[in-house]
Amino acid sequence: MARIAGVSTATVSRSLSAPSVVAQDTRSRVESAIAQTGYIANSAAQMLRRQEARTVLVAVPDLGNTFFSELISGMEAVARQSGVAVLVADVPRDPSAGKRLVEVLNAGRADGALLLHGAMLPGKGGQWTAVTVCEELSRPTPNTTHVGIDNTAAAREATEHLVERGHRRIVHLAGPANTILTRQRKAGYEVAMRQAGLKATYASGDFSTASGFTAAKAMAQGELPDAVFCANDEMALGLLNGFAAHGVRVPDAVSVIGFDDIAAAPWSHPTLSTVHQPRREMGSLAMERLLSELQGDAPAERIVLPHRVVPRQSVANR
Amino acid sequence: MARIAGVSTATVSRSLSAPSVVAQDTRSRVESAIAQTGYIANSAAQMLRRQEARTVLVAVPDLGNTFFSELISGMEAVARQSGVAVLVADVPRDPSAGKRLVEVLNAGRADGALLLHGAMLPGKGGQWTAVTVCEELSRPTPNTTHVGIDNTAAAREATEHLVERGHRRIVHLAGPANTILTRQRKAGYEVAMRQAGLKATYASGDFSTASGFTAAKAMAQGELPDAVFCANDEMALGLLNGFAAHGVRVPDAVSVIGFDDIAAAPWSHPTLSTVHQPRREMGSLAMERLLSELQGDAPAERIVLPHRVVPRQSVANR
DNA sequence: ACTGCGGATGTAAAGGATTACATTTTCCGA
DNA sequence: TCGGAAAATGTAATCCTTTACATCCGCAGT
Repeated sequence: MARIAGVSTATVSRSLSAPSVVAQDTRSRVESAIAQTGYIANSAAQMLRRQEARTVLVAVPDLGNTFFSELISGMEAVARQSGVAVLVADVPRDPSAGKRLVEVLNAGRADGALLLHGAMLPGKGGQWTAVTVCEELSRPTPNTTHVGIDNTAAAREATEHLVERGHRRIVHLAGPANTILTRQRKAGYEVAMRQAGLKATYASGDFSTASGFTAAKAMAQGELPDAVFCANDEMALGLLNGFAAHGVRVPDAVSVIGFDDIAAAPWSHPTLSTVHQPRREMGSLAMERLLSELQGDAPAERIVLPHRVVPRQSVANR
Repeated sequence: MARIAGVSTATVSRSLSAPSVVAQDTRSRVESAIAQTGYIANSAAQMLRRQEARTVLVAVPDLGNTFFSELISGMEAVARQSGVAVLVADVPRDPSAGKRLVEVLNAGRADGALLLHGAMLPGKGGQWTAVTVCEELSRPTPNTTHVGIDNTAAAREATEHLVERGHRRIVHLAGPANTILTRQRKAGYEVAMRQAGLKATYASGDFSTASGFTAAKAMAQGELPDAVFCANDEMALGLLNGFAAHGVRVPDAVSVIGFDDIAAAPWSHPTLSTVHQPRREMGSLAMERLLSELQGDAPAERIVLPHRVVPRQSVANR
């Protein structure tokens, strides 16, 4: 390659990474040699020499949850623009998972991580940089940046939305117990209920469509509440279908509001009222922050993005 | 690290990669030094020296489509067991995408690729190994392994399922024009219709829930067919909701059958009849094949896995 | 004409793990 | 006790880029 262009490997390297220091005609000779041979620098050698991978690890608790895809796509867009690669790991919510992530970081395969996951921590040392997205770490860690919305406030507003429309017996279909999202959204719900002088009541799910469907069945067979606030949209859609399957009309008999505003929410029947999170922006912002922290600028920070209650058909006026 | 254990780096390397050639007590000294320091081999150096990345690239056309998540999870499970990392790239169906993949491969960042994508080809040379999954390459390439089901036969059976139950005016809600999946499923539908002496009729979608919803609206406002065969489940679910929104009862007024059997299919209302693909097995098998082809064994092959029509509530007897 | 400087390029030393080959140690049998 | 094979370990080259430093060239200033 260098021989074809008649220059040293150093010059090839320079014409790729700092074209301005190479003389015009030398550079063009190098360029044509590259075009001719299809040369691409070996990334292992680059990583080794530079001591950085120019790669970011994105840890997702569940790739199957459509909420994440747009987040990831926002991340990728930013990364690509900065010439940084993205390593996506589907990391189930189990304890051994954190260890695997740490290994990836310590092996130098990635320079930092984006965690869509409150469960696993940077371990003890935490020498590398991580940014948490949506779901903060369970123990607050002051020197880790977080990007997300105010889940508690959003949950409160969703509940208030129901209260304002005349609903009284409002059930919260909560998420799995081990995540902080569940706690925050539950807390917001409780605040709103207390303020309205209403009694908090719970059903439990695991963020899956199936668990929403099942919850609907239980409610349809017992006493129906006025409304249900679901901790995420997948469950809300399951609930909608479950109610339909048991002849319970939404929103006539019961109102439903979700959380996330996933792509399918406007296309359900009835269309799903929910809380919108700016997914794409969260993704791109989180990546931008991580990249600048890796560069050394930017101190750790807690970034709160705006959310918004989106009224659709699944909530009625009583 | 090597100094703490009092041995050379060569011995450390050997006790990790070939423990049997290292003496018992030396090995245990090395092991305790590793435990003490938390040493993890630098992967860039390993890649460089070994001339392989022990990494596989998985190219997905759309991470948002839940059909892929279980596939990927099957792939990851196999890869992890073999100590191979997985690089997931969300590669939209655009022409420039292929180039980026080739770069990753040529830079030595990955040894081979799993393509869930018929669109982009291994380029001209094709010196590295790729396995296509579900969606075969548009131009048949004899020396590339493919893992998938027989889409044409499956589509034919889905259509026959409708015919057998007395439906006559059966519309096919097709996928986007540029993918081979669309062509194959359309072809299967056509065969079944021709054999039954029925006239093929089409609606067009793009695999998204939204396009299914929209299609339902159009049908509800025109003349309703007896049944609709959707090219995938996301559209079928959108169609179900769209019909519900327009007061069209499924399956009483019109039957619907989908394709893929995604996780949400059993939890819709009515529950969705569809064609099941063994996603997890497809993923793990594809990964196994790719890995053994990378090892040099295993010739290229076309592997067809069994599919199965799953009758649920969305198809009625007429 | 010589010094000095800036611009362009080459030289060679990292970077960390692997592995062929060399060396040392161990152990057995004669 | 010694030779020699086998076992264990060390030495050093290698993988490919990057980059500090050395070199070389031409040109301007004195």
